[in-house]
This record gives sequence, C-alpha cells and structure tokens, in this order.
Amino acid sequence: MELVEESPYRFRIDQRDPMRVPGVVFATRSLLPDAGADKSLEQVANVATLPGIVDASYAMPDVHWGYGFPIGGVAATDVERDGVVSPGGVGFDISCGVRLLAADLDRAELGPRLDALMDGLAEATPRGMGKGAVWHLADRAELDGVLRGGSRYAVERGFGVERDLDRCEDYGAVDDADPAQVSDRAVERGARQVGSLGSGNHFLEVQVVEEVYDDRVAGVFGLRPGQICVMIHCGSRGLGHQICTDHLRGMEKVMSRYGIEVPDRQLACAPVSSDEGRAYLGAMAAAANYARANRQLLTDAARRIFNRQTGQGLDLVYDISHNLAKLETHAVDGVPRRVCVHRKGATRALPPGHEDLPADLRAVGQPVLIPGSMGTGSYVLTGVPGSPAFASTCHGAGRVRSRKQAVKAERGADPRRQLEEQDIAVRGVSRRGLAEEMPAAYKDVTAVVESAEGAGLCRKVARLAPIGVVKG
DNA sequence: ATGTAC
Repeated sequence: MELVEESPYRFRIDQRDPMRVPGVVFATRSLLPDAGADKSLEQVANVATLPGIVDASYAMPDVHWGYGFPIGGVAATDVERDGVVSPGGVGFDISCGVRLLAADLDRAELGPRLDALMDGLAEATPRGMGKGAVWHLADRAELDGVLRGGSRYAVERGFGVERDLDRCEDYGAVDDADPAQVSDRAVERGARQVGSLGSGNHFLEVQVVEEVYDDRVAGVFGLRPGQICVMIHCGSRGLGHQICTDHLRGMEKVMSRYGIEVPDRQLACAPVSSDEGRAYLGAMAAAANYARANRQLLTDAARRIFNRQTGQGLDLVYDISHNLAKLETHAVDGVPRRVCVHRKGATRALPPGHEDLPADLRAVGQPVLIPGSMGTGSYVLTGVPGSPAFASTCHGAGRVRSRKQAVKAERGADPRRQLEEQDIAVRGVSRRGLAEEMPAAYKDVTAVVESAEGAGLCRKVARLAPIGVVKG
C-alpha cells in the first residue's frame, strides 16, 4: 500500500480505480500498522470505494485490522446521493463506548480502603462471557424500554439521576430506534445481559487524575489533579453482535439489486434511504440505546459500592460511544450536506460552540474519553474547531497483537502479578482474559493521543492512571 | 467484540 506523507501526522493513499475518494491516515510512521500482519490500510482503500462516500476514507492513529472497515476508521456517505450505510463500518459491538465518573475524593483520602472498594466493585459488576447482569428484565416491554430509551429509561426506572442525562451523548438515547428490526434471537441474547461488562478489552477501572494539561477545560469537565475517578468501558453485548450479524446477512443478499459492488464481501452495505439501510439504522439505534442503558446500570451499581465504601458519590463526566453510525450535517467542499458518518473505533469530538453540546460544556467542547490498554492509563480530550474527519478522533490504544499472539507472548508470565507490581489492584475472571489484554498487545496510548492531537483532531485535557481494574 | 463455529 503506497502512502504519501502529506504533512506531519498525515499520510495519503492516492485515489485509484475503483476508489471514489482518497484515503487519509493520521499517524506517525512508527504507529502505522505492520503491512505484513495487518491489512487495515488496504481496508482504508476498500472503504473509499463505497457508494456516496465523500471527502476521504479516514484512519485514526490507532488503526488496525477489522471486519470490512478497519478499527479506527471514519467514513461519511452523502445520504441524498445514494450514500450507503455498512454494518462493518460500525462493528459487531454496536455503541461500545466509555463512561467516566468523578468522585469528590483524592487518592490520599481513599487510602487503604482501595482493596475493599475493589472487592465491592468486583462483586457488583457482572462480567465475563455471557454471565449475569444487574437487571433481570420482567418482559419484552421492559426490553423495548431499554431499546427505545437507553440511559433515559434506566434513569426513569431509578438507576441514576436526571443530571446524568445531560452528560450523555444524545442526552442518553437516540430517537430513531426501531425495536421491530431487532430479531427474536438478538432480543433473547440481550434480555439477560442488561447491566454487564462483557469480556475482552472491556473494563471498569478506578483511576487517579495524574496530569491535567488544560486547567480551565478540566475544571469545566469536573476534573482536578489527584482526584479519584471510575471509568467504564463496555458495549451492547450479544444483542449488538446479533444485530450486526443479522443485518450483514440481509444486506449481502440485496446489494446486487441496488447495483452495488464492493471489493470485499465484508463491506456489505445498502443505501441509507433503502428499506435495508433504514432497517439496519433502526436496529443499530436500538443497540446504541441498549449499550447506553448498560453503562447506566453499571454506573448505578458502582455508585452504590462507592458510596458504601467512601461515603462519596460519583458524578458523570461524560458517556460517549466509539462504534456508531450517525446522520449528521457536515460541510463537504464547503456546502452543508446530510451525511451518514461511520465511526468504528473512532470517537466523535465536537468542537467548542457546537449546538449538540449541553450549555455547561458548550464553551469548551465535548469530553472525549480514550481508554488505554489495561494498566497503562487513559486520556480525556476535547474537540477542536475546524478538525478534519467529520469531528472524529482516536478511540484507544489499538491492537498490534492478536489475542492469540498476546496469550502466546505471556506464556510463562503472570499477568496479574505484573499489574500488581505496578500497584494496580486486579479483579479479573481468567488468566487468559488478562493475558489477551496486556499492554504489550497494544500500541502506546500516549503516542496515539499525541498523534491525534498533532493531526489537529483533538486536544489533551487530562491523563488518568489506573489503580484498580475489574475485568471480564 | 461475541453463547471464541451455522
């Protein structure tokens, strides 16, 4: 794959048949994926062939190989010009995302209570493959409430406070969820998992604000140096996975009817305005709401434990997804267009002044939450004016080793002990789960974030260091 | 990511 270095932190893949637009990769040379083991740059070029794509097929500095689209990919299609929506551009874990909670408590004040706090959080956080959930739904009507209402429904049912919703993307729910497009099988899988972490790179961490880069913005976000926070990273579990599977299959069947050809079968798609496109977007929105309710329920559980152990509450800083497609208005060649922005392993980063931000955040921009790899620290960023890539930035460290390779690399090592030696309390489920997520399997999140900042996609606000990790 | 395979 031929890359042209356009400027620091920005490479271009020139447009050539059948690409409709160029590819753009925001990264340093050392962050670029290894072409031998990772086909993500070919995927960037493949995405550039999608009908209706505008501007460019973008990759964030944490780009790596995914299903159809790369993880770390951003692409927008023009809705009124036969633009398509592609489930592979969102990913299997629909609306996987991050929520950050801040306590009015410093590390020193928490003191030796950390261990008891971790025990409580571990006990209160259902996690691991398919196991348990905070909420046992009474019937399909309750699940429909989750699918339509997201965090709003969870708060209505007593799992949170009104203020939480001001600090959620879309105020806790997207409006266009269509539960009728969610299969019985997806419902069956989802009904037992509302309020559960899952496994893989999902986690709940107790963190400390280690460094603040912008006092004013951090202050508006409710963050200060030394402060204790809780970060929750999880998604839509089996429900989102099943929805992605169902709708990929449905689109594969009808693509030829719309005259769509793609260079990779995994890029199955349909026009946004087609029956299949609308059906997927309705189901995807339902999964998006499910993931938000999921994080709201885990928040409620964490708050109860936190209050019991410390007497303190946890204020929501923000909740943001990094696997989602959204209909948004962006300037394309200087003209406002309605586009379907796919962000897969990429985070929306609204600039200061954006009308979709709540009044108290509008002056500083949207909080962007970047979970690091296990044990290495996470970042809080904010959007910047005039950024490229449809107001998007990176989403995390980005894998460089497959899960299998990661386990192999940890052969003979004790992942849990390695974390404890860094003074990080660990509450895991399996050794394998920890081994798969060791930092050696990931890019350096600091290098990723600095590249994203260097490329003009966002600005650093604070860095958080983990002191305790609960994992599936 | 995921009842780690329909």
